[in-house]
Amino acid sequence: MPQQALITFARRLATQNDLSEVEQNALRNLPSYPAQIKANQDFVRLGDRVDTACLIVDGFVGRFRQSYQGLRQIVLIQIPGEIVNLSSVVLPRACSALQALTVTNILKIPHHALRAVAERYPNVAQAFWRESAANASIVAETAFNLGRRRSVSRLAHLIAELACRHERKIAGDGTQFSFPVTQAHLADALGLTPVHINRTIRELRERKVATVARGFVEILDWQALVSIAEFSPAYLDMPSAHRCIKPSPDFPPSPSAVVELGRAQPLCG
Amino acid sequence: MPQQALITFARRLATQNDLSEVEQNALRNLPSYPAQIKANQDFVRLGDRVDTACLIVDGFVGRFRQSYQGLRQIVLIQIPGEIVNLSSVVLPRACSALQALTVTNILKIPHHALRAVAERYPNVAQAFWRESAANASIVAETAFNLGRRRSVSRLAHLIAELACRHERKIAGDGTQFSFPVTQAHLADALGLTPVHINRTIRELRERKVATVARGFVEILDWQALVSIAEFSPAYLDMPSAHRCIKPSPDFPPSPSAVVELGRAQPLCG
DNA sequence: CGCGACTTTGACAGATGTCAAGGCTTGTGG
DNA sequence: CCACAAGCCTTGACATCTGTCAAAGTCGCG
Repeated sequence: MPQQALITFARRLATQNDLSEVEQNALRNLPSYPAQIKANQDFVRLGDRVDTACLIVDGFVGRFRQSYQGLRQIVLIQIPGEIVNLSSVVLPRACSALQALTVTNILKIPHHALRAVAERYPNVAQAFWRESAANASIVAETAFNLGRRRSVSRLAHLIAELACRHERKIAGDGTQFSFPVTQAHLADALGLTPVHINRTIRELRERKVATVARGFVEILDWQALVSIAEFSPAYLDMPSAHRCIKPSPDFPPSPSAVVELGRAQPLCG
Repeated sequence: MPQQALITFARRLATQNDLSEVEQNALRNLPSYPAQIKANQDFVRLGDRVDTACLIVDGFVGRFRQSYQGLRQIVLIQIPGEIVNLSSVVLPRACSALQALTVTNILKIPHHALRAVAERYPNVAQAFWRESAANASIVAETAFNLGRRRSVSRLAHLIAELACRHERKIAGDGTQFSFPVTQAHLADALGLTPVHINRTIRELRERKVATVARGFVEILDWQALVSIAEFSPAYLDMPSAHRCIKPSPDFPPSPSAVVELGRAQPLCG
C-alpha cells in the first residue's frame, strides 16, 4: 500500500503537470523506505555517491555547501512534501550536502525506480525535470537574496518565501507556522552570523512585522513584510505565484542605485 | 546542414551521457535560428513566456534577478557552448532574466523540437535534465560565494570557475582567457559595488595572483588563486572535476569560525 | 581632437562581524 | 518539586569590511 507522503507528492506533480491516472499511479507505487534523521545530522556529504532520493515526510532539511573551516551556507531549506535531492537521479555524485535541521522523517526512493518510471513515461520525466528546475529557481533567488539584500530584507524574504511554500499559496496577516530551527541555522541560511540574526529578528519584532521565537514564525503585517523583502512570488512554481504583489512605498530605495547599477534597459518599464 | 555549435553541443552531451549515434544525430539536427544580441541588452525579462532555448555561439550571457530599483544580481554567467535557458522547456515562464554582457551570437532552438527529441529518446531527456542540474549546481555555488566569502575570495572564485569551465579542465599558471565584461558587470555577478570590484581586482593584481584588465583575465599563480578562493571543482559536472585541489596553508581561516558555526558533524573528517 | 563610458582613487559612512559576558529555557536526575 | 547543566538567546563595545560620494584619470571611438 502506498505511503501517504507519496500519494500527496504524486497528486501535486499530477496537478502541476497534468499527468494521467496511470502515470500518477506509477508515482504512488514507487518503492520507498522510511528513515528518521536526528536534528543537526549531515546525512549526505559533498561528493557522496547516492542511490536514493529523499521525500520529506516531516521536518526540515538544509541543502548546503561548506568551506574547509566549517563555514556553512544553506542554499535551500526544504520542507515536508518535497524531494530533497531529486536531481541526484541524473547527478548521483552529491554536489550539495544535506543536513537535517530538526528531527526529520523521510522516505527513501531508489534511483533505479525513479529512472524506470521516467523512462517509461516521458511526462513523468518532464515532471521530475520541472520539479528540479523549480528548486533551482528558489536557489537562484537565494543567491539574489545573499548578494543584494541587507540583513533585515534577507530575513523578511526568507519568512515570506517559507510562508508561501508552506501553504502553496500567498500568505497574509496572522499567518503562522512551525519552524523549529536555531538562530545559528538561520545564520547559515542567510549568510550572516548568529549574533546578527538575533539583532535582525529583534528589528522585525520591534517594527511589528513578524516574530520568530520558540520554533514558530508569525507574520504580523504581511504588506510590510513583502515591502521590506521586496518579495514577489513569481520565481515560485506555484499556481498563485503570479498574483501581483507590489511593494508599498514605505521602504524607499536609495535612488543612487538606479543610476549606479541599472545600466541596461529597465525591466519593469 | 547542422550548425557547428550544435555539433559541438551534441558531442559534449553525448560523451557526458553516453548517447547513441542516433540520439546524437537527433541533437545535431535540431532546428535552429541564429540571432545576435547587442551588449547590455536584456533579451529575456522576468516572467516572459519563452518558446525557444538559446545556445551561445560566442559572447557572454548573464542570468540575473533584479530588484524594483534596478539592483541586479547575476546568478550565473554563461559561456559559449552552453544553452542559456534549457530548463525553460519545462518552465516556460522565465524565472530569471537574461542579459547579454557582450555582443553575443546565439542559436535559438524551439521548445517543441527539444521536447519532441526528449520524448522520443529518454536518454536525451535525461541528458537535458542533467545539463540543467549541472547549471543549478553552479548557481548553488554562487549562493555560497555570495553568502560566505569576502570580496577577494569571491572574485578569485569566479575567476577560477570560469577558467575551468572555459577549457573544461582544471586551469593552471598562465591560463588566460578573454572576458570582455565591465567592472559593473562583475559587481552584479559578485554582489558588490563597482568601486569595490575595482579595489578587489587591484588587490589580486598586487598580490600577483591574477589580473583582470582590458577584457582579459590572466592567472599568474593558480595555487594562490585556488587557496584564496577555496576553490574545489567538485561542484562542476566535468570529467576532471574530482582531481583533488587542496587549499595551501597560506590563507589561514579564523579558527573561531569552526567553533561558532560548525556545530554539526564535520564533513571533511 | 573631443566625447562618453569606464576605471581609479580618497575620504568618510554604515552594515555586519567579532568577542565576551550574562540571562533564559529546557530537560534530567535527585 | 527543586537544583543543575547544556545549549541557546541576548546584549554591548569595538573592529573590519563594504558602500557612498565625489573627483580625476584613462581608454576607445567617431
